[in-house]
Amino acid sequence: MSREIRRTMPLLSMNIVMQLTELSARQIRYYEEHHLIEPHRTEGNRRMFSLNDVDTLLEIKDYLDQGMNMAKIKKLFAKKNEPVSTDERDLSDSELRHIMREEVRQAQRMQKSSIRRGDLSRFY
Amino acid sequence: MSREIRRTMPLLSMNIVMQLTELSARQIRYYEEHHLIEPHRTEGNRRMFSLNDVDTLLEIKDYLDQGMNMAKIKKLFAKKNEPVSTDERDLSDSELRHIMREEVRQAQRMQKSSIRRGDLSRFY
DNA sequence: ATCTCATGTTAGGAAACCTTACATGAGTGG
DNA sequence: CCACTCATGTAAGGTTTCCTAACATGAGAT
Repeated sequence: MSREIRRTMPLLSMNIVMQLTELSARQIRYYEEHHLIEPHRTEGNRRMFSLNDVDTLLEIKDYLDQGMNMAKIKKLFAKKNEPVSTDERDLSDSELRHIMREEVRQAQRMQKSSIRRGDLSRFY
Repeated sequence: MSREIRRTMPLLSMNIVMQLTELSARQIRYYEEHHLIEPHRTEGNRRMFSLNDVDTLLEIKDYLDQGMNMAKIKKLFAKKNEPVSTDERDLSDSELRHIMREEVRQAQRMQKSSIRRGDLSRFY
């Protein structure tokens, strides 16, 4: 629980998130527009990102590399954040299962980013 | 070793280092002047701090709270960074021993900073 | 009573970031 | 093949954050 506080602590500025993720500012802001991340703001309206945000961005990047579009990614994240249902049946339509399969199948191909997904654990 | 890379990675801007340490920008720059830290610089000359830097700053803060002055703190850090001598005798004058005793004695009193020294490990 | 040290404060300028708006190239569907 | 949409690039104009340099100051030591 206190671990969650750490990961959600807004420590990082645009600059270094761009470096860590190799995304452009434009991309990062676009993903925020689509509510995939919601970085903190300083008093002066500057975005401050948490390590969780960086993880999410790396995930988004992977999904886009796989040819997924915003709409699908949004759904995917929506599912993830759903409270765990005791009845599994009602959260998986065939499309979601397909996406999940894609994701698994792709797990080997990820060799491109400066920081591969999951590697962020190096930082905390 | 790769762990050392993490801790020395320049991730943090002035802003958040001020928050994490509860030091003023003036203080942080002053300590840099005295070569107690040497933050990275962006292309545009902005300071970027590592977690190690933050640790060091918290240490400095403690020492100053104890009434130590820059000169002493500098010596202390110099000793710390000295290669470990096989002959212990030549690194400890009575003054250093005194300082160390002070530090231990003080270990209970530290309750003030937003982040107590050592607690930074929460972040990586 | 003066000096030094650690820090505050102010000024002027540069870098980084903000939003908004328009441009564009790659796919997609009619 | 034409029009659309989507993800991203880019430019403009404005604000915030950070920079250095310089001077101010209060507390302790000499």
